[in-house]
Amino acid sequence: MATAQGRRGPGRPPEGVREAILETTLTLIADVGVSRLTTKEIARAGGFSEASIYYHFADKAALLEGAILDGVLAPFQEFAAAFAQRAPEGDVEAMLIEFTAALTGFWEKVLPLLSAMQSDVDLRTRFQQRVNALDLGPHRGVRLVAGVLRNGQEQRKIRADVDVTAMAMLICSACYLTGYQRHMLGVKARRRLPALKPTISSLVELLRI
Amino acid sequence: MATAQGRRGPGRPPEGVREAILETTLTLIADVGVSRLTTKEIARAGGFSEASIYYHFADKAALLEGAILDGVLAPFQEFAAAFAQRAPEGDVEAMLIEFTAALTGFWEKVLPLLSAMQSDVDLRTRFQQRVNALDLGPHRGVRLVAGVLRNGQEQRKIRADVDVTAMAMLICSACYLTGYQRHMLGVKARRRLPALKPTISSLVELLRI
DNA sequence: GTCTATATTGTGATAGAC
DNA sequence: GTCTATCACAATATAGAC
Repeated sequence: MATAQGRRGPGRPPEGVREAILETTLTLIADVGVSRLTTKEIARAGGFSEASIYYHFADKAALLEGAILDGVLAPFQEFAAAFAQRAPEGDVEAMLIEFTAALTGFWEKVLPLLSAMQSDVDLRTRFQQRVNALDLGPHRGVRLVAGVLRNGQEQRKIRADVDVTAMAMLICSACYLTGYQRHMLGVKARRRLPALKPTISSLVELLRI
Repeated sequence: MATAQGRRGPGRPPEGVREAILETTLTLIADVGVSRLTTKEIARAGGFSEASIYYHFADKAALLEGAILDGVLAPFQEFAAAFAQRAPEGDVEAMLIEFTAALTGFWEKVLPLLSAMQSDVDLRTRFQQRVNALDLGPHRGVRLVAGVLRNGQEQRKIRADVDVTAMAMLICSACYLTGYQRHMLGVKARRRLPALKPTISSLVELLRI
């Protein structure tokens, strides 16, 4: 029993409880919102005890911080780093379509968590400092997209007189708003915002030589 | 005493308590976050009793809904309606700069409240339905900005081949992301996103005939 | 319509056995 | 490292006087 691994549910073995706690926390925030994200409920849903939560995390704030940093920010950073490596080799528009889709998905996942962080002012402040210290934040996406566009300029595919930073800002913003709409108004809700892909394509069309 | 009006603070007269409750609620959400937005704290900060809250609002959810709809959405709608009236008469870029500044400020104000709405799944659902029923949402801004651009096309100031809806989407998105950064990472935080105004100007430059 | 006082439930966190 | 059991307190909401 103690050597089993990968099992799920109430019969989960004692190992990997920390990971299970993080995972359950992420799920519950999305499902019921932070105001019902109680330590009791996390423990019940994940099949471990409340006390285990307090063994692995100093308090509820540390749990939330762990969930957002380890569970969402870090994975996306890995993707972005890999993307930046291979970006110069691809077609500008195709690369932008790929990245914006990923960025939109990222926002959709992370926004409920960020909302949760804002539920308390201490939590918010702590998280702001952490994000600032790690140099995370929306500007990272802008920088990356600007790099893709600049590369397009060097390949004579994008007009040289274009302000790539401004365009990158617009592109990343659109991802954010799209992710926000999905998260806030529901994916099922009749989509009232212009779709992301044609929007990006329209802009790229303007930027082409 | 019963006839006094407009006074503030602990000595506030019995009238206008409903308004005072809404106002105090808005302030507290921004200041301490929704998780510390307790009925006790609202009552203490506003100088009225907890019971008065429950006299004017069915429950805490109704209070939040009232605060966001009456306190922020309605005022911005009024501004947007007035703006739409006079928009055709002005210069396209100037009009866009004005509107985007207002829209950014709106987002900055409303985002903490929207975060609060998401703290609970019932609240979130109820609010989604309400917003859908009133046809509110980010697409309204997009429609308005698209109108300004279309007007520019008719005046031969904006290229006729431009997809105005896509451009409006990009413009409104930038307002959102800017408002978000201010709200989430703090206004004081070294600004790492491109500033809004030059970004809009860069885009308009591309769209000009 | 507003108050004071209170009922009731749920929360975060801990103690101590194993 | 995980559990069961429990504490101390804070939360929403209501009762009833004025």
